[in-house]
Amino acid sequence: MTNSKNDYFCFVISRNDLVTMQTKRKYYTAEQEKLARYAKALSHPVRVFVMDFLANNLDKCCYSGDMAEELPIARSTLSEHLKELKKAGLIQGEINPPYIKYCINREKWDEASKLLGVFFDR
Amino acid sequence: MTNSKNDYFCFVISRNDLVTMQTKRKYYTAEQEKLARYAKALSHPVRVFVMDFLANNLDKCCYSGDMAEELPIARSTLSEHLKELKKAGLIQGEINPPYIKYCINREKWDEASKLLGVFFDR
DNA sequence: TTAGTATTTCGTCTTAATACGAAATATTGA
DNA sequence: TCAATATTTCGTATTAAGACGAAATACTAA
Repeated sequence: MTNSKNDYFCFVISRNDLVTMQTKRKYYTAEQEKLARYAKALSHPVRVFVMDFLANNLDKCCYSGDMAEELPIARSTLSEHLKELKKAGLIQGEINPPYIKYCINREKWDEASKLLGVFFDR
Repeated sequence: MTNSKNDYFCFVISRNDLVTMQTKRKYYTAEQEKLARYAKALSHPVRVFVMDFLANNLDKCCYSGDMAEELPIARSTLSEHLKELKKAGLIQGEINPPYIKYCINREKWDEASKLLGVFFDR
């Protein structure tokens, strides 16, 4: 019997293991993945601007419109950037229609800060 | 005379000002842009892995192949990620054919560290 | 000079990001 | 109830990112 790429095999496997096999093996740590996610959230100047804006403003919260006035981009575009930051957890929006008040999510902000601090501090 | 979007105008303008007008107006600061660039460089887990790898290894430098062995991705893909990190300035490659020894670019690393430190420290 | 080696570049494909305007949403105040 | 308002979602388009294998590169050692 020869070995060939066209040989057939039969075996039993759990659904979970099958999913694991089919899914790309994870070769990086959870920390590395988390850091990459925070970095991605901050990988666009508009989003850095927004975080700066929220961090600097008096009451540390503000409306989408306040930021829209400072930026020469469509309001819908800003909205998508806000969505990205929300997805990453860095901000949260308190709905107060027709306004939405955005704030920094302190918990996640601190987590990102710590992760990056440890990463760079060596 | 009426105002219409189809009115014509004639004016003199320097080449520099023309370029400025044609280019998108910059509404974020140089610092914000720089931070976004570093963040983008770190926005993929493979690139975070690479920086960790370089920072942890004994002599603090290593070959592309050393990292390729740890990662289940094509060597050409790793090479593109290394190119991204080089473009951002975070690493530098000392050519020593057929090997290329990669090291962290301390100067840029420290700059990124400081930028992010200031950004998060509030 | 030639073969071997580590790495990169190139061509190609697929998916994700970014941007806009129009339309939808959800509330307040008339 | 209806209009006004701030914001988001949707549809669509364009550009960028990420992945791979094949081929190119540039050097060493035979």
